[in-house]
Formats: sequence, C-alpha cells, structure tokens
Amino acid sequence: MYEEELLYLRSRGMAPTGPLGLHPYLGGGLPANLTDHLEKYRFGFHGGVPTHSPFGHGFPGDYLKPPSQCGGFHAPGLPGGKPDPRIKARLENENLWNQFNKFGTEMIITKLGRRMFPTVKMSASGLEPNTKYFVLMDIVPADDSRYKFQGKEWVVAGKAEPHMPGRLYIHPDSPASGAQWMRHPISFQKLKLTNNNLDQQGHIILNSMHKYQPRIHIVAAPDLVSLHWAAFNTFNFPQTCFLAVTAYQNERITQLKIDNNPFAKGFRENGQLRSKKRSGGTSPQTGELTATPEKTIEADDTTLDKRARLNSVDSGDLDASDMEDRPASSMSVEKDPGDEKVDVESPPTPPPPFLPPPQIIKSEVEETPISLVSPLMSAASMMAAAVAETRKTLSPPSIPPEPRPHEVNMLSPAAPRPCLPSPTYSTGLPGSIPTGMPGGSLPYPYLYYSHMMSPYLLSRAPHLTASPLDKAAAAARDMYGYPTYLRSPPGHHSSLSATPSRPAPIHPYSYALPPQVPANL
DNA sequence: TCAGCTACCACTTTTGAACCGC
DNA sequence: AGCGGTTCAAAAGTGGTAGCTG
Repeated sequence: MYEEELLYLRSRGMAPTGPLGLHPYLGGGLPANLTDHLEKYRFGFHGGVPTHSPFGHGFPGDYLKPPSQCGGFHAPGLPGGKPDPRIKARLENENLWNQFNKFGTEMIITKLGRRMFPTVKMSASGLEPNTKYFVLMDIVPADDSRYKFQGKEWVVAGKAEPHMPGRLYIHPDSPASGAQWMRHPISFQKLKLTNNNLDQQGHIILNSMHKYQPRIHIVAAPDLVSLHWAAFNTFNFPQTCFLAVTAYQNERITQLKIDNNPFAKGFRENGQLRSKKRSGGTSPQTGELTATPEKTIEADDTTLDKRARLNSVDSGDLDASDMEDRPASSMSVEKDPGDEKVDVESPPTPPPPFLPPPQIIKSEVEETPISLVSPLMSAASMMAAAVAETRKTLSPPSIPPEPRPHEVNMLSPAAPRPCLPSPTYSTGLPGSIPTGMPGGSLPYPYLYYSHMMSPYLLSRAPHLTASPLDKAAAAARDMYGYPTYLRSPPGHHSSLSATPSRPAPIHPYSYALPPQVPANL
C-alpha cells in the first residue's frame, strides 16, 4: 500500500534503502517547526567544536561539520523562536571524555539497552531562574559512514545504514526551573542505547559500527505541549562523539572502561575476575594503557560518588523558595569543591506506561467537550482506534492534510498520516492490529522527530530536489509556520513559579506523546 | 569463512525495604 | 509514633566469552 511512497522517498534520497523496516515517521508526531529544527541541527555544529577533531576520522561529508568559529556554545535561530544567547553549557566530565576520545570512544549497544559510559554530564548557566526548562538529549549520526576496526584503528567500511528515527531523551527532572538546572550538573546517566529497532522502552536506537554525536537541547517550556513551539538551545561537545558497537573492539577503550566504571571493578587488575583469569593462564594485555586503577582520573559521576538520597521532587512545588532547600533529583551535588561529588538520585521511576496519571484532558477545540481519559489506556487500543478512524475517514491513496497545531483536536484521534509499511510491525502488538497499518509505529507513542520528511510534506512539495533535507525542512516551516499567537512572546517567562503544583513526573526515558495529547499535560 | 551479534556468566554497585534504637 | 541510621537481599549494570547467524 505504501511501497510507492517508500520508492518515492527513496528516489529523493529521503528514505532508507535496503529491506523495509520500521518506519520512523509517526503520524501525529512533532510539528514542523520542531522537526525542522532538529533536522536542521543535525547538519550543523553549535559550540565548542575544534577545527579538527582529535577523534580519528573527523566529520566528513555533510553531517556534523566543524563550525567556522568556536566562540560560543550556542545554536543560531530556529523557527519557533529565538534561542537565548545567554544560555551556556559546559561539559562536566570533560577530562574523562577526552581520555576516551583520544582512542575513539566506543559505546556498547545491546538489545535490552546499555548505559553510556562515560555519561554526558553538563552544567548550564545563563538560564532564567524562575523559568521552566526542559533538558533533552538526542544522538545523531556524526557522518554517513560505516566503520570497522582493522588493525588497531577504525577505518571507513562503507556507507552508513539508514539512521533510525531520532528519539529525544527527556531528562527525568524536566521540567525544572532554571535555578534548579543551574544548581547542579545535569547528568544523563540513565539514558540507554540499543540496537533494537523495535525497542519499546524508549531507549535511543543506534546502528552498530556507526559514529554518533550526542546533543543537548535546553528548551524554555513549562510543559510538553509548549515544547512544540519553544526555542531550542542546542549544544554539543565534540569529545562525546562515539562509535556504537556490540562488542568492544579497541582494548584501550575496554581498559579505560574497566578502570573508570565502578560496575566493571571485577575486571580490574586486582579484581576477582582478573585474578581468576590470571590463575587460569590468560593474562590481560594492559601494558600500553594509560589509565590504571591507582591513577584513575576523574571517575564519572557514578564512579566515585557516594549517594546522598534527598527526597526531592516526588512531591510538592517547585517554587523558587523551595528549590533553595531541595536540589533536583538526579542532579549531581558538589558536596565540597574539589572533593568527592555526591549525586542526588531521582526517586524510583515507574515502569511504562509512560503517561502520567489520569487527567482531565481538554480539547483545544472549544466545541469538544471535556472528558476524562486515562493516559493508562493502552497505546495499542489507542492505535487500534486510530486505525479504525483512519479506515473510516481515509480513502487509502489520499494523504490527509497535516493539521496545524491550533487545529488539532486533542480528543478525537487525529487521522494518522500515511506511514511506510513495516513488515515487523505486528511484533509485540495485539493480533487485532493489522500489520502495515499507518500511523504510530510503536506500541508506545514516543515523542519522535524524523530525519525524513513526512510523506505529506513531500506530497506538498514535489518540486524538491534530491536529498534536500534542510530545504525540505525549510519548506515545511514555510508551509506550517506557527501562527504568531501560538508562540511565546519575546521575553516570555513561565508562570509556573506561581503555579502551586508540580506537573506529573516525566518518565526518564524518551517521552511519549499519545495520538491525543493531553492539553494540560 | 568470518565479522558481528546474542545470551549467559561472575562480579560490583545501587536500591529500597526491613529492622533497630533513640 | 516518628525519625534517622544500619543491614541485607534483590535488582541493575559491568566486560568477557562461547556459540550462533547471515
């Protein structure tokens, strides 16, 4: 049914080649401005990038190019508003990253998800103390090459596989006030990487043997809905570039991980595993390695930390006065400058479903009555409803119009825009859901942005030339630019400081926007 | 044939409930 | 009864490795 569209996309260089897989585009996904922005910044570096990366192969092609100037960390303008030039970011565990980057950082990816080590840990400054911010992270391809480890170095082994759709990892403390974010370093230690294209846990999906660059986005927005037209401040740190692998290739990297990751202590020279191995006759080769347990440098945030559990965010307000006494969860606390660092952990995060407790969901369309919708309603049933609605309202080949944000009816399932077929779609879904259904591609409707244009936008812009991802994004912005009244006015600040209750907690993993977005989320 | 992937292993750290004393 | 500290078991996170797969 959608093969033609896939071929169409491929002919324009906008769809993955190779066997059909899970299509990244989600009907009802992010609005054009956010997609546009994220797509745009896939191709441009903002901040702190050296003119040449110490990481072996640099950034070839049209992917992450070194900037012409390295003066600031800040991203240039974006469709939905202007980023705040006062906002700065600094990589906290830079020394550790530099050590890994020297040899070419590798990150293990597994089917069930693996944490990053080192973790991305940054500190922010220049935020408005009383404004609410979301802090997000995504990981984008650093280039369009596939690599292999040959001899003792990484070499290009061909063209990259198509990148799976970007998933935005929302920091579990989001939203929090600027004061709260600036009080402690922001750690992304709970983010997980996977190579499972069907992952339903919200982990970030990567391809093995490909090079990636993490990016941080700081967005002034009081809630998820506001994210869609808020200004993004995007930062990245070139030393956090890494290669995704399913098994370590470079023994130097392995040794650095063992020496610095507390969970790998058992593999250190004095660890029991090593002792056993030695007694068994196989001795590790660590002679040329630089780091030893004794001179372990700046261990990562989880390494040397002693945990101080503060009951932080599970209850109550986020008033500025409150924040004085209550540091944000998961934000690392400098117990003593120059001394050990103490991480303040998040309260236990609930398993999926990701959605907050039942809320009154109000339609943005006034005529639609308010109803109580349980966010715990299974995504499958939501999608089934969407499918039924789609079948009723759509004649298959036609492509429904993409609603403007102010036209979205939050209650009635938005007619999903066509999606490319997914032979593996039925995996994990109820049998009643047909394979190849359009629209949402996962049981949990993650907050997605796509590196590809939606078929709808393509249909509206047939004049686009091949591979104009940025042009297409610009076209999308032109077509679906948000009315100015939907944007936050210049100098707009959150009024949350006057809001007595904290919004529902955000799941630490990639967050979900259901087909029906709760207006008061 | 082999590079890459997966499942399992033994180990360490983290987490949270249970317990205890004040 | 409530609070804070300690203990302990389960869960989660590590790299290594044998076997599988395309």
